[in-house]
Amino acid sequence: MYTLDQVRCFVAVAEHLHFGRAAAALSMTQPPLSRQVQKLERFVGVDLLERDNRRVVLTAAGEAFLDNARVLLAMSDRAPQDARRIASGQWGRLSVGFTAASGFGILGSLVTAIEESFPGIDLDLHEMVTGEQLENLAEGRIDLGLGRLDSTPPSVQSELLLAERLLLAVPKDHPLAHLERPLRKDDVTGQPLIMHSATRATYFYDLLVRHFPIDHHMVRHSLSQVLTMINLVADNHGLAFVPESAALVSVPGVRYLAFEDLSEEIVELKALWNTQTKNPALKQVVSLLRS
Amino acid sequence: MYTLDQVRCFVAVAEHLHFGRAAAALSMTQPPLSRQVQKLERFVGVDLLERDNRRVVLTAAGEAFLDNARVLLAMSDRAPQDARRIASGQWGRLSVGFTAASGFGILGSLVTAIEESFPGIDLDLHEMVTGEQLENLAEGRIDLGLGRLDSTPPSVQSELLLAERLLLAVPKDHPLAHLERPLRKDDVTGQPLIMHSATRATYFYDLLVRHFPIDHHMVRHSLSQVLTMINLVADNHGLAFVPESAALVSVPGVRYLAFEDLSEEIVELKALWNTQTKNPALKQVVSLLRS
DNA sequence: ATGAAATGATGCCTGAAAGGTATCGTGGTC
DNA sequence: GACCACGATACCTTTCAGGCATCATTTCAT
Repeated sequence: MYTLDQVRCFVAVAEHLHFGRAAAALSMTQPPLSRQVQKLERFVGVDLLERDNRRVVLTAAGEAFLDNARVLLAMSDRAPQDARRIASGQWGRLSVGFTAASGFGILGSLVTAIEESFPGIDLDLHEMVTGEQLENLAEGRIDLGLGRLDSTPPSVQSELLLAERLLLAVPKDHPLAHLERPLRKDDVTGQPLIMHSATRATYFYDLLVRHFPIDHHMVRHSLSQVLTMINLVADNHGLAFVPESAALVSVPGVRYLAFEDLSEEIVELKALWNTQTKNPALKQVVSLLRS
Repeated sequence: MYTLDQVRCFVAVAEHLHFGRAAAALSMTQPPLSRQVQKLERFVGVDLLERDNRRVVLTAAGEAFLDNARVLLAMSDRAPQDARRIASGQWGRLSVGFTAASGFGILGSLVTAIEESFPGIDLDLHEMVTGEQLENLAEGRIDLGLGRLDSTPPSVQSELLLAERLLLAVPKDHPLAHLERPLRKDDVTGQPLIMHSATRATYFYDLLVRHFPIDHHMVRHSLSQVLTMINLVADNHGLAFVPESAALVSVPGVRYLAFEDLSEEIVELKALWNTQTKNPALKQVVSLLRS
């Protein structure tokens, strides 16, 4: 078998058509260069160069070999570079799971930030609820999640990305949309609600029952997708609690109201990732998120 | 710098995910295999494999390197093979110069024969008169000529490909087309002729003046392309001498007549090549032509 | 819990091969 | 005809690849 060094020797000679100068270009002396080329030719079984004592020319086989040799050397340069870039996280693929709600606000700017900082990282975006994100993180199908949850399992690390207020989406003809005074928590008492699912949107469900006196009789629908909820509000099926960023979606017939007595930014969006993930791109992205 | 052997070692380990079995597959023992992989990793500057004492897995960088490594190895196999094939003449490019007249008959079957016998040889076909073929052979712009000439220069070797009769092309309304008896050489005496050029179609010109009593007053046109001559015959501008193979071209209004007293196959078509040409494909094609 | 097995890494030795210096052989040049 | 240019060869030294023996660590069975 032959070596890449032999190929480099041959290419140098083929380019200079002169052993002495090629040797100088390779920072070596002429005799070992001659031998390396001979050895390569012996392996190939064919003369690649025709040496006259006066001049060196490529044979037809040599021309063909030179073409392949150049590609070979280019690739032999590229392979370690690619590996280094991927190991450093400059290159790679990052699978991101995000909730539909996070898609309204932060997802776009996050994607932009990642693409600007790490143009070598390809993003795979998958919309899924937080519970699915945790499953997929555990099984390594996604590297990063953007979701809402209070406490993370031990295998998952998180970083608070965004905290926002909770708003109430009301149909524009609803009496609450025309109050003379600021809205208060207990105004929703007895109103028909389009609630978050207790199983599929646990975070919102828990958050709401913690802050509001919600009675099961008030719940008209139980959903997990914020956008669907807003559409139902527009069709006058009830009121819905939505994070502030969802208010960016203007749907005709829907108004978003803040609570006077709940101005804290209590709805959190976290970045989630598996502590054991080896994906080097994740490290880069996480350090970006932290800044 | 790293070697192809190191790459082979890495690929084997990456495929087996087991140093011992990979070593066996490479017909070597495990310790040097470990060291080769270590050396490769040291050059790349990045861990390609993650070795636990229990199992071996690829890192993200290792996966990327593996992809490139496979291409690298495939190319390292291919380069010498290509060179060998080209040196043996199985592969290559052959520039062929041919006269328009040879194109009527033998060129098609020749091209077919070459393509069947040597599917790796690409043919470049260039139409040119014999004189141009000799020039281009001398300067290496074509490797093979198909032309008509009596004596070859010393640097050119030739092989007789085809000998054929000389026919007379006549307009179908011409008296000679309706003779009760076979045509004889002296029937053309005094007829208007469309002659071959004395300078650009020397071979035909010399051949004709050797066999026929041709007077300059009879010459109406002086050309080098047989097809043009036949078209002029069709338009009743005179008679033309053409090789038998040109009769394969049926032009309305033209009939081809043989001479009773000139039945020898005196029009020759030769393959011509430069004795110094190094193109290995030529050797193969010449040996094909000889059989 | 403890010993056996599995597996990759290390230490050491030998032989092959790479690179260097000096020199040869052969054409072309003045 | 002496000289020069240039690739090939001879010989030496050093580097490195491969093999054997062994170590260290982890898992599994008893």
